[in-house]
Amino acid sequence: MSKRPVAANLPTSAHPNSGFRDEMNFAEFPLASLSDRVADNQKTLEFTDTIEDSSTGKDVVRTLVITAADKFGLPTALDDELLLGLIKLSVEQGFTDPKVYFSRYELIKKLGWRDESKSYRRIEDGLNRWTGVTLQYRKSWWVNDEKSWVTETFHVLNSVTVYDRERIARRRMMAKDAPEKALSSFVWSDQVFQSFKAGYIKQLDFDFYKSLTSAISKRMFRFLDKRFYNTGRWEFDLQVFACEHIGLSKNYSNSELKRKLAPAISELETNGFLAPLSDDERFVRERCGKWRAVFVKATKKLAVLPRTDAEHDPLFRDLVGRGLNPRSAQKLLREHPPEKIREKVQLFDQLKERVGEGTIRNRPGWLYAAIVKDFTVGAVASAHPPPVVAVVTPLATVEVSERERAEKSKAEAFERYWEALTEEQQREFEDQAVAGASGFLQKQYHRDKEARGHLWHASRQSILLEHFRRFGSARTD
DNA sequence: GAATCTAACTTACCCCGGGC
DNA sequence: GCCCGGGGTAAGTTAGATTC
Repeated sequence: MSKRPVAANLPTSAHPNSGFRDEMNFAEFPLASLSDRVADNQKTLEFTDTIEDSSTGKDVVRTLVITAADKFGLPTALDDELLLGLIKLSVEQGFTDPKVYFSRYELIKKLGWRDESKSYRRIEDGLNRWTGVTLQYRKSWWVNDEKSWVTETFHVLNSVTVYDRERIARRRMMAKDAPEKALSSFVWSDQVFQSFKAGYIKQLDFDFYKSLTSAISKRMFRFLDKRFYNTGRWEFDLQVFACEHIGLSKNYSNSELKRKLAPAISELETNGFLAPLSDDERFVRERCGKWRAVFVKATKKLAVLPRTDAEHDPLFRDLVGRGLNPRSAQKLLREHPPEKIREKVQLFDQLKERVGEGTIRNRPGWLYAAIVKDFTVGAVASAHPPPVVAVVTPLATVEVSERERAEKSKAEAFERYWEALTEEQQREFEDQAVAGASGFLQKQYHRDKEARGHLWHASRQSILLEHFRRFGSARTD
């Protein structure tokens, strides 16, 4: 009898948290209740918003209705996370087949859940729920092949087979030459699998996702991470954002929504995903009972590193004392020998003494690069200091999607256009852009102009880019 | 009437363990 | 490696009271 572990039959990836993807329709509207539980008598969830169809200029009302099977009920936040694990299993199989084989143990490891009975039951319950749940997307399911919002009704999973220990052993005995027959399996519905195949998926930083503590932070991260593809600044009606896109209870008043969102926002700010804004900037009262929520993407999301004892290391203090981000310092300590770090710190201090602080514009960045790129004494002695790099060097290889490239290309085109203008032309362009912006953006632009904080820069960038998209290229011709 | 605050309720999470 | 069990704790929802 084969004693080969079940998980050994599964393909593995180099890093347990690499290869996580999010289906973008699933990121746009919640598929599950944020709560750990859903009332027994609640059988449906409904999420609605209104967007402008760029091709017609008309408003489109998008609705998602989630209907639960009586026996298994509505999905919860944990079922949503399970879905990410199922997508990862499919990614590893290269989306070759809607039927995916897996062991619950392997899935538990991928999801970072504890290896305990509840996790096994949770997976089985979740799979049953996704089989029983019906999703009705009314003008809210994006078909990437057709590039349009369509109406579709479907289940997430068509079928599920979960084997317990006893059945796994029995099936191993029966099918010695086909180990996959002892594995559990599930089958994606046609619509979901087609969406995967059409590439309507995005990379998900699962380490970052898992580092978030609350279901609200996680949901906000998935939704905003998708939305930040287009622009680094978004404003929403508070109730639409919190209730229709994040999934908070619609019974909450505005103040309760703000209170519930506050810890999640704070967590996303602390972890470097959202730019910090004051309460007045974050939540803007339009009129009585009507609030808007503003979110600005932080310039760099901090990589999630495991907690270490690095903080007690004198070298850690040396690096942080010279301006390095604590996380970057931790990473350097993990990845480079102490002698090398000590040497570069000395090099850094010598350079400072010899040529002064003004020579290097970004000193922490220089120190980071000196360690990573192994700058030598010669580099310091030469008249030309080594190249200056950003403080936060990219810590992981990031796959750049087609959409990201397009957005980057637009932004670069704008930068080129802007640089070619005289100061007077820039002022004229900016005045016209502000005049043509929405009332809300105009208000924020003028209100925050003096302070020139994060929000003002983000608002200004949005205004200029939008104006450039509409008229800028015509002006350049 | 809107905004704020408190507490009870339910269930997933966390931490510990064991069996095969 | 894989699957399973129990007890305490934490988090989201809800209802109701209070303040402005």
